[in-house]
Amino acid sequence: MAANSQFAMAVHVLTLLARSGEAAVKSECVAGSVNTNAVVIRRLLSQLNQAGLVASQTGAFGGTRLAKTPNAINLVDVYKAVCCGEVFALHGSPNQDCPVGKNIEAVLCNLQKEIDSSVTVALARYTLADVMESVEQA
Amino acid sequence: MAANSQFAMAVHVLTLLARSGEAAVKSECVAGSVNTNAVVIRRLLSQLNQAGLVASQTGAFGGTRLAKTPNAINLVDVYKAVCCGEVFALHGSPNQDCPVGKNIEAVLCNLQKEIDSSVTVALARYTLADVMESVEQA
DNA sequence: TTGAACTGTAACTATACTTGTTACAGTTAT
DNA sequence: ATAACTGTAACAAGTATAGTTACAGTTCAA
Repeated sequence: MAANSQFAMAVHVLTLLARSGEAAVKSECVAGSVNTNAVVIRRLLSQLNQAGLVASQTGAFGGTRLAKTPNAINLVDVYKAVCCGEVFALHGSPNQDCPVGKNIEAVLCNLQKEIDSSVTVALARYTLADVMESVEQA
Repeated sequence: MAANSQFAMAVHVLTLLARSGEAAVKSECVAGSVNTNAVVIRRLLSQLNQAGLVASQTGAFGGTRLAKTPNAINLVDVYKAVCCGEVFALHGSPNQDCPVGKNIEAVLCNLQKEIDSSVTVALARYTLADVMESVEQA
């Protein structure tokens, strides 16, 4: 239970909300499908809410629904909403007196950007509607 | 110091070894450039050794050198040698009684493979020789 | 053949991140 | 008013990485 599975959970949750259409879904109900605690779901929904992907209503008979149509929700948006977005981390503080240590950071930083960008491009090919369709077909 | 920076460290270390050519480099010396402990370096070198990227010699005047030419070392090889190779993790155990929970795993698994593959493709464009050149130019 | 200089690896600590859980303040429909 | 929600703080537990010490095993050189 250490690996970051927030993106996977987010896609699951959004797919669930998409199927409910306009009807608000309770965090307890979502938690039942994901098989986790409702607070974990509410924490996740809080991030998706900040990203403008969902809208929640407090109070009795409240709950959460999508803030956009499934077609308008790209998986990149989901990824950026819940992930730090770095495939690999840069290492601490290389020795600046070493010719390699002095320059490797900049080189690795450019590489990092390029790799992260490739992930973004790959995710951008899919929307929540595509995921729904795949889930339906399975 | 929690994020996985092993790939970044590995590229740094390999670049250093590449510059030394045939001469074996001591772990203590590598640690000096990376600015970390020699044991951390030896642990990393152990993984690179298992991947056939470097060769070590024990005993006095021992050390480590590249097992291939910089041109023959692709960054994908380095990535696979030190990383688990998953951009995002799947989540635990979705509820199989839920239509979404039942099928989302397979969909996410396919997506995961595709995203991981895009990282591989992006890394495959570079060899250690390319990194060396970039470090030299900086 | 002894000793010094290395690697390889186990074991432990510190730190940090994710998840799960309880608790509770705030909000809303009936 | 009250019951039913969300939002969020606070804490515990599990796990991964990094750093450190210690030491067995290997190799060269005198």
